[in-house]
Amino acid sequence: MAAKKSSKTNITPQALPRQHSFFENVWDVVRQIPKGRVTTYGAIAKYLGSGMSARMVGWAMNAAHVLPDVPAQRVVNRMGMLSGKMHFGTPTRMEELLQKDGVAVQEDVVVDFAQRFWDPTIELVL
DNA sequence: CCTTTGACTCACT
DNA sequence: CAGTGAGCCAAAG
Repeated sequence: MAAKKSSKTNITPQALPRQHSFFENVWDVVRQIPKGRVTTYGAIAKYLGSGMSARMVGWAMNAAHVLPDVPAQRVVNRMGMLSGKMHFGTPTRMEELLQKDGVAVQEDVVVDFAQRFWDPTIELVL
């Protein structure tokens, strides 16, 4: 074993996500969000046990763009606002996807957000 | 290698 | 009651 490659280019962060990364954990939770439900960055961060590193969840979403099974549109900020809508290619893409899921969005904010709020720390308490 | 940003949140003033 | 600041961890420049 001692054969260590000097090159660090053994992984492409764009197409090969690691399994033990903080990001993978986030994606795993997001994938379990039921249709018609939404969650927040803080809720996911808390579920991960990292305190409130909600910012990292946002970063994970940025990398999640390469994953087809990660409905990042279901992840909104604490106010239920589509803060990341501008990162979907088009400023209305996130809104359209949410409405397609049965989630009403008005003025970039999820309607009845508190009612549609899906908390991983409660739903995934198992 | 070190610095700055980043799709956030909570707390204090 | 509202606004500003600091905290958080990681990746990109």
